[in-house]
Amino acid sequence: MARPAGCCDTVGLLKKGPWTPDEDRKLLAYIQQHGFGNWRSLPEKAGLQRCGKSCRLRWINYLRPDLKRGKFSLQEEQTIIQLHAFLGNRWSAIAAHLPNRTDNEIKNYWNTRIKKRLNRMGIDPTTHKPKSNPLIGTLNHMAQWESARLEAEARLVKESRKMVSSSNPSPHQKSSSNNKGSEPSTNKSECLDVLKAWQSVVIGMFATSSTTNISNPVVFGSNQSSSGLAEAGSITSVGRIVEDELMLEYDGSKYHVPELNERFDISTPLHDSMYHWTGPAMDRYIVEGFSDISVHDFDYPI
DNA sequence: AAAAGGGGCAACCGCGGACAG
DNA sequence: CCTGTCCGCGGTTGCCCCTTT
Repeated sequence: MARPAGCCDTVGLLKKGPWTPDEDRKLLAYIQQHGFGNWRSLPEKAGLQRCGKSCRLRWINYLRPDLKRGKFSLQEEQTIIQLHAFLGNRWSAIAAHLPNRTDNEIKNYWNTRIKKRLNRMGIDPTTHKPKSNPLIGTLNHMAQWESARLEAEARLVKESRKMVSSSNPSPHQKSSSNNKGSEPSTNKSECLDVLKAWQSVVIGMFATSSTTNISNPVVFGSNQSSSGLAEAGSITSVGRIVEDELMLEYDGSKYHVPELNERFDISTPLHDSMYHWTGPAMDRYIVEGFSDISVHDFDYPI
């Protein structure tokens, strides 16, 4: 189908290029007063000689009041690197894990800084594999599984941001028609905590085979005793269940990771690379509520 | 001090998905 | 099912500023 002339194709009528402070004021004032229901019609209503797309971009990447500007912290940088290892160039999914940062900002930061730095370190920024590091390959299955979790989590965050404060109980339905102008959720979900902890585990494992300095130690052990705790980075301890329950300790707090206990028999050491699927039947979903992510999308040894 | 080169970042472009009629 | 429209995403461009020569 031939694409109709978009709003940005009306050459000559609409302004392009950098935004002026006056334009910013107009857009900001309009959105603060009316929200942003329809980007296409917004410019006219706001008195702007811009296309809706340009307005949307300006709002999302620059004017949004919840944006955090300035330098990326070391923590944020680490998060970007590890998420990119799982998600690739899916900047919006990565941005969902970095509150108050835009996908554009992250993309720029990656392309202009991190990518170059990784190259200098002898790490392929696409595959994230050091020139010779067999360990990373053994983590592939875990990375795939975690990738699914991250993707689902990104979607969850995205959905939650879209949700209007209505009584509609279904967070997974298409929400584009009823979410305009809503503020992003500031509630930190429990699954985000677990995710955070789990991310640190993965980073910790990577750290054993590189010189990366990990600032957040992660320890494993049982929920009944701390005797079995071992620092992440000791590859033989990763995945070893001392009792019958796997716990993650992160920033002084312990987290249950039911997914791991339920889905995998990880009683064997990580370096054996044996993850046994003990989860539900193949037609069930890995992540409850995310019907498009299913077990058979992944290639775990059974 | 001036020119050249490079880096950083905002903005644009084109495509594809989703949805309504 | 087809068409038209809107939105969001990832890739790319181009400008501005800083550093180097």
